[in-house]
Amino acid sequence: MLSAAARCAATQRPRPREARVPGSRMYQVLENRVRETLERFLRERYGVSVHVAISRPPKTELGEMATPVCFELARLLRRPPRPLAEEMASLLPSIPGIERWTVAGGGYLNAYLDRAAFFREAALAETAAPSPAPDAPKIIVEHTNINPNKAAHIGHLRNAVLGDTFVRLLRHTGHRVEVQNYIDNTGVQVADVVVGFLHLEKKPVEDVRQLATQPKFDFYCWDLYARVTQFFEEDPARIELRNQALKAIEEGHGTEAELAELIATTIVRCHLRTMERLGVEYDLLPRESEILRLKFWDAAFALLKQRGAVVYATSGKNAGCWVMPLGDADEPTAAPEAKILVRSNGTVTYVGKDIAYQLWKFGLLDRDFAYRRFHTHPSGHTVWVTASEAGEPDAPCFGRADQVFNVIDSRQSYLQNIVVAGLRALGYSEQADRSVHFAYEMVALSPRCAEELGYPLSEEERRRAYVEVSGRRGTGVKADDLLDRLEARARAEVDARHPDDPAEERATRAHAIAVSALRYYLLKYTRNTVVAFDFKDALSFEGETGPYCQYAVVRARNIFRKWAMQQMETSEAADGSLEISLTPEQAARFLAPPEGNEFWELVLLAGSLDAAVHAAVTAQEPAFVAKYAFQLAQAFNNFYHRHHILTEADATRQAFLLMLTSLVMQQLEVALALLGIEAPEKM
RNA sequence: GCGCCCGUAGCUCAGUUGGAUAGAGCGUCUGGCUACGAACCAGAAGGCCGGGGGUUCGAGUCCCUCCGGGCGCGCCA
Repeated sequence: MLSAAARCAATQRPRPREARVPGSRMYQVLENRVRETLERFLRERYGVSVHVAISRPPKTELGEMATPVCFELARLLRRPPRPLAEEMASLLPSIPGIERWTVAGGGYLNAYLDRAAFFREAALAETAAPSPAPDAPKIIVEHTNINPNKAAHIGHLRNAVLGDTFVRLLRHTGHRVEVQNYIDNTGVQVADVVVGFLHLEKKPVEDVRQLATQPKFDFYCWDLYARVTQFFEEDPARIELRNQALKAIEEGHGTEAELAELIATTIVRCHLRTMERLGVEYDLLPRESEILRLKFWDAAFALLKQRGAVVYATSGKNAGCWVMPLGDADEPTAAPEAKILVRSNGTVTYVGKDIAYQLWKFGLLDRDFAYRRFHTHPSGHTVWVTASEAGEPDAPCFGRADQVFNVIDSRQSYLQNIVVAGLRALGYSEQADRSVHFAYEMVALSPRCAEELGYPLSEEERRRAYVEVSGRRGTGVKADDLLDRLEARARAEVDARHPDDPAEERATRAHAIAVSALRYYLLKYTRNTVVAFDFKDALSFEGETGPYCQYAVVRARNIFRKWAMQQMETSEAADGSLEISLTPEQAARFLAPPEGNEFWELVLLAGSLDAAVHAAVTAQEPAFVAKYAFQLAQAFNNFYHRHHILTEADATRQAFLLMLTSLVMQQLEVALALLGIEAPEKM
């Protein structure tokens, strides 16, 4: 049997492979095929090497793919674009899936797809994600990272939902992903709550231990943390209590350390429970306490000194500190900037520890954690936690990634840049290039929402688009409170529609609806948009929302349920075989223009999920998939109103409509699953 | 002062590496439930894409500049 280290070493690969698209034969695959063919053709016939951009024409009458490449070609070859396009259209080799080429406008080259073939292949396409090889390059996604000293709020939810959705997208496209949720269990924020229990509430450890068994310990600490902030403000000398606590916690001794461990671990469990409500799961919880105990920083520090990436400042404002010089070395006139990694009192800054952690993620630090089982998610998946000793022998191999995504809000981009600069200064430029700050803007409150919550606003704040929240002041919307409100609202809607269904089922559906409303709300904004949280928008189930998308799936399912019942009653066979039969020629007839354009547009959209996913992964923008899901749901709802399937007299036409519905339903279910949304059977 | 981000319909936001007539939701107004569930659909009104220059066949998108707003820039995390 191999040792853990040897097993890990065996899975190391020098380079990651290109991102793959799952085994669908849909739009994205066709587009790639067309691009490659055109680029090869241009090279061979005209001797030019250009990137061929492919877009969608404004109307289906103009085809499904268009390229303006002839405009660029015109300049290179000094020939007018339109005749060039005509020449290309007549000379291009045939491409499977493409029926014909035309020239449009001043020189657009447009492709028309083989509609029936596309429909057939989309309907047959594999929707399950391919599972990556166990030795495939690994991507680490770090997200959530909530300080374990208070309840999670909506800002944390945006982080977790973005991270979790990106993980789903990566796994769907065949990547091996490890999800880490970093726990800063020895930091200032935990120390503050320790001070609160010891010096403000003057509670003995046993009392806190008792409190920690209560269900909403994280809510209790939320309030206590705000009170501690005030406690410090009343008498600044009390900051010394924090410093004492921090020191004891870092060194791991005394009542403070015992309390810190109790508080942090209890609250981490609260956070896991909150995130589980949203379907978010993790692989590993790396903790700062182990980074300290196992002296990761010492190892990183040795490397930094050895490579000359840090220097000891003997004079100036940083005298006595170890600093990392920043700025352009080729620009000697630039002001010498430096980031302090080791303070003059010998303690390490946050950035320093983060550099060590980032090095470990890439397997560049000559040490590793021990690991223990911490928790089992409802799916059965195990969450591991780091340990400094006595790890469990069957722990998986963590770390050693080929690429790392850190999901952290954009206010921390300066520090993230320093971490990357650290890697670069050590000579790990490839790993620096593969360190991605997956940044997103904060969640603030709309002024109306802040006032609803009872926070006093100044005249100036009232006029703003949004106001920031502060965990330190105890302002903000707690994740569990919001989820409770969403579930109650969804439950009221479900109860009104299905009063006779079992209560347990109604609760399950209300939960699914609440989750979809929340996740969609947090995902529909692109990452660099500040979300001005508002209850009216977040609690809405109409328009561009998660429940709207779910509703389209529920409608499709209802059709199939009722159709199956009809078949059972009327069919002489009644053997349970509910095959829909349709020949390719029949499908082609229903899809043919102009009457078939309406159906074809729906087929094309349903078959474009892979393109939406590809774009989302490439741009690192989960919102693209949210937009896609909504568009598909919208297109289906329109179709649903125009064509009544169950009363369709023409059996062939009904078969076609059913197949189309099936295709849309399947694609929409996959799209929603990627967003972490499940459609209930009824709603 | 320096760095990053934003400015698109009344409001909230989309707009792939520059491509054809700038889109959606909400709100407003109008119409549609004895048809697969109206958490829905259809229609209308609503835009000098912050201003001004530039790059080119073509700019909401790229460059410069100005205006307005946000967030960072600590021997905190």
